[in-house]
Amino acid sequence: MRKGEETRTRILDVAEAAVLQKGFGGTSIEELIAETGITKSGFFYHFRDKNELAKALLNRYIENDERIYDEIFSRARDLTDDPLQSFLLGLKLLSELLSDLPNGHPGCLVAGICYYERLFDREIQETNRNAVLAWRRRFGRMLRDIVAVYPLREPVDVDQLADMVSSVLEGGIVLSKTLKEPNTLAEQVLMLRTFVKMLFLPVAAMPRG
Amino acid sequence: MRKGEETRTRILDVAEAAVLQKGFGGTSIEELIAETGITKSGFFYHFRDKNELAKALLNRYIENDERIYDEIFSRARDLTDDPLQSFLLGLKLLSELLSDLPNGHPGCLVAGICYYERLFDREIQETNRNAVLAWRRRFGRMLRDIVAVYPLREPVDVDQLADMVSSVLEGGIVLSKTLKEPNTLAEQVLMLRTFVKMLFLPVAAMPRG
DNA sequence: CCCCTCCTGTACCGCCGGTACAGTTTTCAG
DNA sequence: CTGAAAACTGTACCGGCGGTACAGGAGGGG
Repeated sequence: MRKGEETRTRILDVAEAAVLQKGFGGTSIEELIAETGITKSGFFYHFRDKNELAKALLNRYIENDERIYDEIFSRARDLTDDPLQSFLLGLKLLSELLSDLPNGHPGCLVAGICYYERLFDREIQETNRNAVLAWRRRFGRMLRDIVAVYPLREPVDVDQLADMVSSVLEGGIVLSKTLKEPNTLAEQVLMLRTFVKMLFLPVAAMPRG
Repeated sequence: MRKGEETRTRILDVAEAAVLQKGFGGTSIEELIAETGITKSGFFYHFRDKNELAKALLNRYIENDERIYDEIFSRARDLTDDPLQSFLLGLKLLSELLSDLPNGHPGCLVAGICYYERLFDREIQETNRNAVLAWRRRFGRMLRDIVAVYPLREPVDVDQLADMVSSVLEGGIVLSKTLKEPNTLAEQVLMLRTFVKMLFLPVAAMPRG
C-alpha cells in the first residue's frame, strides 16, 4: 500500500521530466519503465494507459503549481498589508524564484498538453481549462483587492489583466526555452510588474522630451 | 518538377494542420499520406524522414509568419508617420486579425517545437531560436524608433519590451487554446497595446481616488 | 526516343502502446 | 505468525507506426 504510492511517485517523477523534454508523444512507456527500474506489467498496474498517466501527471503538476503560488503570494502578504505592494512584491519574488532555476524553467505541462489537445480525452482538457481559470481567479482576486484601493489609470478589464499574468508566464517560458536564455522568463515577469505598477501608481515626474 | 512542388505543398498543408492539433509525436506519417492521398513511398520521396518534414514545416511557417507581420506593420506605417501611433495601430490590426480567425489561433509551431526539443536535431532548434530572435529584432526596431521621439515613462529595456510582444502572443495562444476562448488572444494583444501606450504617452488626467 | 522527375507496390524490420493472464513476492492488519 | 490483499514479474502476443529497400511505372520535355 505504502510502497505502491512510492513507486507511483517515482514513475510520475521520471515521466514528468521526460514529458517536459520530449512531449507526450515523444515519451515512450518503455523508456519510463527502463529508467524507473520497473517492468511493463508493473507500469500498467499503476496506470491503465498513457492517458491515465497524463491525467495523474497533470493533476500533480497543477497541485504543485498552486502550492507554489500560494506560498509566494502569502509570503508577500505577510510583508505588507497594502494589496498593490504585496502583489508587486509577489511578482518580484516569483521572478527571483524563476531566475534561480538552475537550468531554466523546465516547461509548463498545461501548455504542453494544450499543444497536444487531440491526444487526450475531454477530462484532461477540462482539467487543463480549469487550471487556467484558477489562475484567472487567483490573480483576479488580488487585482480586485487593489482596484478597491487604487484608481486604475487606464480602463482595463480586471480578468483580462489577470490573464496577462498567465500569458506572460506561459509566453516567457516558451521564449526562455526556445532562446535557451533562462533569464528571459524572469525579465518578462518584471516587465509585467512594471505594467501593473504603472496601471495603479502615478508616474514619476519626468521632463517633457 | 511543377507537380512535385504541388504535392509537397499539399503534404505540408495536411501536416501543419495535424501537427498543430496533435503535436509532432502525435502525428503519424500514415495518417498524413492517407489524407493527402499519396503512398508511403511517395512521402519518403519528398522527405527523407520525419525530421526533415519538421524542418520544411517550420521554415514555411516562419516565412509565412514574417510575411504577415510585414504586411500588418507596413499597412500601419502607411496610415501614419508617427512611430508610436503606427506601432499601436499595428497591434490593433494584429488583434483584429487574430479575433477574425474562425476557430481561434491554430497554435504556433515555434512553441510546439520548443515543447518537443529533444525530438529534433540542432538545426531545427537553431531555426526556432532564430525565429524568436527575429521577432525581438523586428519589434525592437520599431520600439527604438519610438524611443527616439517619445520619452520612456519607466526605465525598461527595449529588447525586453520587444520580447514582451512575443511573450504575450505565445502566452495568449496557450490561454486561448486551453480555455477554448478564441477572443482571449486578441484581448491580450490589446492589453499589451495599453501597456505600450502608457509607457510612452502621458496618462489622461484622473480624479484622485 | 529516352531520360528524368514523380511517383506506386510490395515486402520487410524493429519499436511501441496495449492486452491478457498466470505466477510470485512483499506488506501489513488481525 | 498468518493469511489475504497489494504490488508487482514474466511471457506471449497484437496491430500500428517510422523507416528501409528496391523494383517498376507513368508522363512530360529535350
